Amino acid sequence: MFNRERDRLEAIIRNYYAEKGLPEPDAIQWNAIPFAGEWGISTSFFQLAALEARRGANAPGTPIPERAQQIALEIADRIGVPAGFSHVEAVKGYLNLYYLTSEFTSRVISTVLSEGQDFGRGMTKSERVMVEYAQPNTHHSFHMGHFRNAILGETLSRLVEFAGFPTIRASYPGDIGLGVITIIWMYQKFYFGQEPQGVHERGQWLLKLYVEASRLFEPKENESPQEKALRETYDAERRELYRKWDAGDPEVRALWKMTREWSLEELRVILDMLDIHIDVWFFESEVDQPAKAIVEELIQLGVADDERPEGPVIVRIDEKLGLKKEKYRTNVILRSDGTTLYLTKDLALAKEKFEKYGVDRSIYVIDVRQSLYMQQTFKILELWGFKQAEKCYHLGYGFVSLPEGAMSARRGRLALFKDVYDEALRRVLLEIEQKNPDLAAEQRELVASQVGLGALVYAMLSVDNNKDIVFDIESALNFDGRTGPYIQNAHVRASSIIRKAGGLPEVAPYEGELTNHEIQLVELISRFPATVQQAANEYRPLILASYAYDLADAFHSFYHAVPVLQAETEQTRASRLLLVAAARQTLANALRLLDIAAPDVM
RNA sequence: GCCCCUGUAGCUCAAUGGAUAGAGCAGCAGCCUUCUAAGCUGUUGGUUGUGGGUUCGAAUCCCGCCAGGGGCGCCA
Repeated sequence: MFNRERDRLEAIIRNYYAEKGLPEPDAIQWNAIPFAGEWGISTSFFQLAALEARRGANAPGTPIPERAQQIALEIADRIGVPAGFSHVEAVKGYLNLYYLTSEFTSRVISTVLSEGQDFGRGMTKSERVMVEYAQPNTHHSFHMGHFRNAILGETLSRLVEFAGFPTIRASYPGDIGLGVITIIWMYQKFYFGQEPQGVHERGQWLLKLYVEASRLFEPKENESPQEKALRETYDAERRELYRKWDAGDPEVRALWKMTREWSLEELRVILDMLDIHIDVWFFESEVDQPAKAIVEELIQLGVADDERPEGPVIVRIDEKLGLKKEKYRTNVILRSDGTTLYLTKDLALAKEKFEKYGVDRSIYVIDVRQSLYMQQTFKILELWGFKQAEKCYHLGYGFVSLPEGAMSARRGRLALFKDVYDEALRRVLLEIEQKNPDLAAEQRELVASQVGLGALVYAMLSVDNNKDIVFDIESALNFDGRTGPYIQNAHVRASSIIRKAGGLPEVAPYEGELTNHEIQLVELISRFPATVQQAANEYRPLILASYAYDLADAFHSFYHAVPVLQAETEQTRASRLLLVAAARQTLANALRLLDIAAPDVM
């Protein structure tokens, strides 16, 4: 936020380097002074000293830390105390410049309050980004693994968008495949005409059919010849159904469409609950035909080898790339019966994204287990001559399992999002009953939903992308400490103070000596814009999630230690009220990017 | 066999190659007639899996080893 001061300092430092004939580094690295309650910027001279020593210049034989300290001292002397700073010191090879806190605080607060919801937003950029996430299979129910994916994709989208990039949100449900066909077969054979009432009930019922069907297709131990024959008959029926679907049989397609819609309806309802609004819906079934055309092209180009009818169509990726060691291996892009695969469809989808939607960068938020497939897809695109292949990025994330082990629909070991959500709601309502019994009845449901979701969302975002999550409902629905509700509560407390104050005073210079709590709070607020950029650049919502917690932590400490409404003087009261308003705004902006609601009461 | 990820406090996790490795939970001791106690304050807890290397400086980068997880041609 304070680039002006920085630029001026850098000019002085560079002048000094030039004068002394010191090697000039590409960039001067500034960091925050890492001491609690101190606010300012810092840089060090170890690299410079090391560079100098390597060239054998100036003071030969001086240990690097000592030489760094010499330089720091000389520069401190040269700089003096620039405008806007209270004091400057050279310590252990570091140059520390401390802000005049009241002046900087005034600037931070007026910036936040005038920019409001846009505080922290990056300059608009021209590069258009598409984020693909929310790819659950239809005919299944939305579970906590899908939830992590949806939240990660959504927060990433919000971050990238807020950082200044035009952003398109894309969903890609897997609406066809043998699993889907299996459920339709089950429905047609044993449950034809049935239909449970209720959006979630219907979705979960299809999952039940899948579990039942899986049992029918699993060979039993000591299977009798009759049982085996029956199983094989069923399997033949199922394959025939898939063939019919592929051929466009109207009856099969109608059945498929109806059940598919049941799933999609539930998906839309859940995404709506999560405040996720997808711009573009792609379906696997829709890229099926274009994918086949690409396969033909790849065969013509000699990229793919057609081994039909004995085998499938494959791409020997390493060989085509001229690699000696196996890395991307070989993959099948068309079955011997001419039907497409998951990877094949992704080739067609990539083309559509870039050409139809004009995106410049394409991010895939997909489970890390599909890493190899993603790399293979990108490499085949490259071999095909698709230049934008290098603009495709797979954001992998660790999968969600349960304390009992991996989730498995067939074993009925599944944490369905709707069930977890209902439980969250129940627990938050109990909590409200206990902690805020005065909360108006008509507000309770809404607040409970916001807080429950806040807890669940934060549980997903407080772990880095590449780490697995063992989803334990007890710890996810803990509302104390490093959690969503803790951050929401800071926002609630800030709102409460402003409400009781009956409005905000005019923005004016900050009055009074700042306490350490105030300094720490305002320092964190000032860091928000840079934190947004970093999180967006690194595709890591965790960075913002950690920041939001730190900000809430600083606010809670401030809240406890520093009186606002009861401040000693009217001016101090006014200044602190504005600080509270700035903190509240920054908390709200951070929570919004994290897809967590910022309630005024809880 | 090859490739990828992970290993930090009892547990769950942080830490752009930089100053004293930090939080939460759990444990212990306090704080509600003061702006919401979903909170605050204090405190216990570490050979960063292990052995080398690079560097002025390594949890972080490189190599070996150990342990756990994942992925490797017609599932998605």
